[in-house]
Amino acid sequence: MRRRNRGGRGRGCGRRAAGMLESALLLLLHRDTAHGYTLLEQLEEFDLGGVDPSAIYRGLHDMEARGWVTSTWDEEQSQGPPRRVYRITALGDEVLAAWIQDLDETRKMIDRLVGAYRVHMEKGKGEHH
Amino acid sequence: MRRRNRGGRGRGCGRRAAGMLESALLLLLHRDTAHGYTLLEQLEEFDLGGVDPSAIYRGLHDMEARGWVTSTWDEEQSQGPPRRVYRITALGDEVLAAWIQDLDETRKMIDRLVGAYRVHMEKGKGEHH
DNA sequence: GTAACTATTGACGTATTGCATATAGTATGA
DNA sequence: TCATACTATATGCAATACGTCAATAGTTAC
Repeated sequence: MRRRNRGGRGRGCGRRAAGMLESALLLLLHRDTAHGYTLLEQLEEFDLGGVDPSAIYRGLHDMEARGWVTSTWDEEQSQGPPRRVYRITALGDEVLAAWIQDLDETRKMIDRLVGAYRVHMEKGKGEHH
Repeated sequence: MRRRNRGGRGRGCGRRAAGMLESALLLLLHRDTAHGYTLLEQLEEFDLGGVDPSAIYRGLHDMEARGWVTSTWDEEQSQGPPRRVYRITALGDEVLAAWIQDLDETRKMIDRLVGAYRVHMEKGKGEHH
């Protein structure tokens, strides 16, 4: 685990779409309870393996404050300091569904924009000025 | 022109995807030169009609500082104060292409996330705890 | 002149990151 | 036993990309 920084575009620039990270975290937690560190690795599935650990821990912490997830310290510890186990709540389920719907709308908007670009480039072949 | 704020989801929450607004502005300017106020209306095409005018003007201003567009004051004025005419630069063309590619990748990521959600919900029917 | 519309700009705030760094437990080999 | 590496969580600061509100100012119609 020492990669991160996909494009290296600057600071607050790893941004993809609103709610991507939290949606992914909620989805993974909907599948099963997990620790932050585990989630960090599972995020690879959604090409989010490059995000900074601090973003995950902060995201989980914030989501707990909002009541979307709950956490307890893990009883049996593995090789390292104690870990938090996160579990999604019923509210979290609802929020996840809403985020997914929102992301779907975002996808449609991107489709339209990218589509319009392709059509425009196809027609004018880049000629404009 | 007095609509804006489509979903009213809170404060800094109208966020969709990184670069959506600037990409849309660059695309519109790639098609033709335009004033900020005109762009404000043309953005409706991409469901971005709800964004605040200040966001558009700020975006244009920032893009000019980065050399993606240039502006001059319009000679003949219409009904209102003098207007800036924005024109995309060669650098802006390149940046637009890069943004579009980036948005396309974001779209793929959303697809994977939403797809995984649907598959998961279909399989487990919501049962998890 | 006053209201409505056109057009741009500024100040302030918020959300979501990246980056660096701090902390601490655990395991391994020199 | 000491250094090193890996596991695991957390905090502070900076930067980006907006949202929100309000100010300014010209032009047209009543």
